[in-house]
Amino acid sequence: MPLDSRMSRMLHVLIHLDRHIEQATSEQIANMLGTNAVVVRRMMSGLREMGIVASEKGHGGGWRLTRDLADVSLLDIYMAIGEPRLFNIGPHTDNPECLVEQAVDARLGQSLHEAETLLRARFASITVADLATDFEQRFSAYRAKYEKS
Amino acid sequence: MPLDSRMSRMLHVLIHLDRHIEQATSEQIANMLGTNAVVVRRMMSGLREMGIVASEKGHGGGWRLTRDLADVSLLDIYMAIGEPRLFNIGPHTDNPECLVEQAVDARLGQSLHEAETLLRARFASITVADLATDFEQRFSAYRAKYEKS
DNA sequence: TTTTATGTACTTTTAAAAGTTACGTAAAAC
DNA sequence: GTTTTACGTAACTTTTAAAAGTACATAAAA
Repeated sequence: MPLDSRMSRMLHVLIHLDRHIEQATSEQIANMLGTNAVVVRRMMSGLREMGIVASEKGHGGGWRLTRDLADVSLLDIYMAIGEPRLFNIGPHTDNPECLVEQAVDARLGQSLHEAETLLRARFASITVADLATDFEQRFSAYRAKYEKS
Repeated sequence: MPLDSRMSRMLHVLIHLDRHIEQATSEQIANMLGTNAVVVRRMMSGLREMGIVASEKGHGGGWRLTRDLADVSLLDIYMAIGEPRLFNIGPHTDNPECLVEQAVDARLGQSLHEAETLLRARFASITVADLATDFEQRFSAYRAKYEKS
């Protein structure tokens, strides 16, 4: 699948909190994303632990940003969702007894590691603020096109 | 998951056909792998289409190698299983209407492409013969250790 | 003390992979 | 030529791991 749907959703929420609503409840965010409030809380808790957002209970509660999006990288988001495996193939950590796999892993492990290092570096170099700007431009372009017709 | 279990199974079969039995029926291979003959036929058909193995029907039929394992690369095996996605993240080809994803993809696409190119090159550089040799060494080492105790 | 929110353990759904059954085709044995 | 042994493949079922959803506890403000 996708750009990992959790990652994509988190980006939506962060951009939205930054540009449009300042603070929102899990319920509101869930409606926006077309999902469930518990799903939102679950995915946001990773961001909270990293100090990117804060949540408050009770009346007037909800989620808000606690850090400038220029200081949040895609790598942060990736870590917030629990650093899921980047690759579909690769060493089977729980099957070390298979000698064929051991032989393959020995040859491939280094390459996979290099590829992962490359990707993490790229993640780190992209801030959510960059993406928000990019998004806004696309959105303007889209509206301009839509309104013209 | 794993090194993709299909890939791992195929390697087992190829090494086995090369070193131990020359020819085997789907049923025999299935027993060896602890699976079902239909599953074996399904996965071997990819190799057959690439000219790496041939199958014969009727009495005395079964599967045999038609190419030297020194001429079969891991990339061939990867292609034989249908080139499953290498990455868990990445452009969602069927969701191009999402502007946030478009923004992320625009920034990440090149990096993912580079990482994929790197991995395919490594796959291409590893032959199944290399792996078979490596496997044999591990197997000897394992037996030596096991028989000593 | 009632209402509105989050927090989280537990259950359900769901989508992908694996496995199975059933039946067709081909080739060798008898 | 008919019986047996295999592969070929479509259709179906099972497994299983991730995601979503439910229920209820906790916390804070009205």
